[in-house]
Amino acid sequence: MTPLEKARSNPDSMKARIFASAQKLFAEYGYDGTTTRMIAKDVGIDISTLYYHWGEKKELYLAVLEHFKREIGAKLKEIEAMVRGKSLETRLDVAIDEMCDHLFDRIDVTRLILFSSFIKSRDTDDLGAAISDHISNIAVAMGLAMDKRSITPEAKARVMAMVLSLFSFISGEIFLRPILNIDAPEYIRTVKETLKFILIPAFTREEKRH
Amino acid sequence: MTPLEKARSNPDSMKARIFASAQKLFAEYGYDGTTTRMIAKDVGIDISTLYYHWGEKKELYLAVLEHFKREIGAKLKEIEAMVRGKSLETRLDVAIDEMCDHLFDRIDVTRLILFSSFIKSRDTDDLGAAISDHISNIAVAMGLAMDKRSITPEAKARVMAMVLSLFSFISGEIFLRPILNIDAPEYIRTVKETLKFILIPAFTREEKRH
DNA sequence: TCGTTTCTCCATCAATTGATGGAAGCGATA
DNA sequence: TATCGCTTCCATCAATTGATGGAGAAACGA
Repeated sequence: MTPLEKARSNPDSMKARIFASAQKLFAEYGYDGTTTRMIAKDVGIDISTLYYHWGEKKELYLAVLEHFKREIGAKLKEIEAMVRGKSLETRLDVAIDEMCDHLFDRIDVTRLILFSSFIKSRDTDDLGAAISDHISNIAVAMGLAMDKRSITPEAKARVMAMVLSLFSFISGEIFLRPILNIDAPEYIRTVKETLKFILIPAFTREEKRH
Repeated sequence: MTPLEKARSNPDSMKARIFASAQKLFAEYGYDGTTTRMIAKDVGIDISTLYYHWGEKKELYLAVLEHFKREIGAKLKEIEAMVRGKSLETRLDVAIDEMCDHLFDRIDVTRLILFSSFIKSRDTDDLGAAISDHISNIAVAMGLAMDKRSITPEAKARVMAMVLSLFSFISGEIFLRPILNIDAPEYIRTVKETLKFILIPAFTREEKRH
């Protein structure tokens, strides 16, 4: 159990409350757009209390990224176990449903991850490595490659397209849902349906060719 | 000719040089992550000169968004004229090629648009309206709806999926290309191929059903 | 009750931020 | 040369930023 998990296991602990607010605000306003005073105010504490528990602002930020990385890794393993042996269409169907639900429960962090990946920074190098690894695993699981070490850029790019669509639909909910003019549950339903509409024909057609 | 276009028509003019640097830096570091001093230093001028030509920082930022909006509107009209009367598959093929080239010439601004859309702000309201309008037009052009006023959320969402994939592939180039381990021209080629792989089967299958 | 540890806040710091006023430079015209 | 308008820079401003030291609560065991 990591220190963070220990702190989060008691959601009333000050460290966990700070973590929750930081997660929300970083996602909403970005790293630079979020001040330690904003976080402290959101929790209802003094800024010094925040520094007492977390030290540097960057440390708090990296903790948010790290926690998401752990969760997503666990979720991917869970999905893989669920769909093992099923047809590709079923695997995609289940994976889309599961990942959507998982990420919609974490809209703010999902947005944060997408942004921190795309914005130049030295701190996101290992994030890139982790995501690269997940993409390779998914590519193998989908039969786009024989093993993890011989994956073509084309195959990786196709998995990327899936992940990007998913992340951007969820990250952009604030912006996109008003355009669609539907409520939140309906938005989730529509995103799932749309992703399946886009992705399943592409990948299953490819399968039938071989 | 807008004041900005007039200034940009002479790319050596101070106002245009400031605009170019601002565009680059805003895209790289975000609005809050970019300081007026960074922009001034990039141009090689004093900070006061920047304020003399552009006034508030926010005004400069909005000018960047506005300029992109005009360009993308013109590009969409151009594409529509190119593909009129062609089959849906051809229309998609051409549209993907053209939009990829257009946006890859403006990677930094593309990233900026994606981010400023997804981050909470009062200044991007009209951006949402413009994008909503473009999406409706594309939906009609693709035969997903009969006219602009009767478009289902499902149809809009499917067009959104296209746009999101495109924007995120281009916005994330810095992050994604190292994962694919290919050079820039090859990345462009791969993105085009991947988008066609994902999108064409989905939409042409739908067409054949009707 | 005392002492210790843990926690929280107030006051404050230096650095950086967006922004401005004013002086100096520049070329053109008379 | 003198004057004018346009442009640029230096010096500076108040506000905000991330961060810290120290004073006091609060909790707890001896």
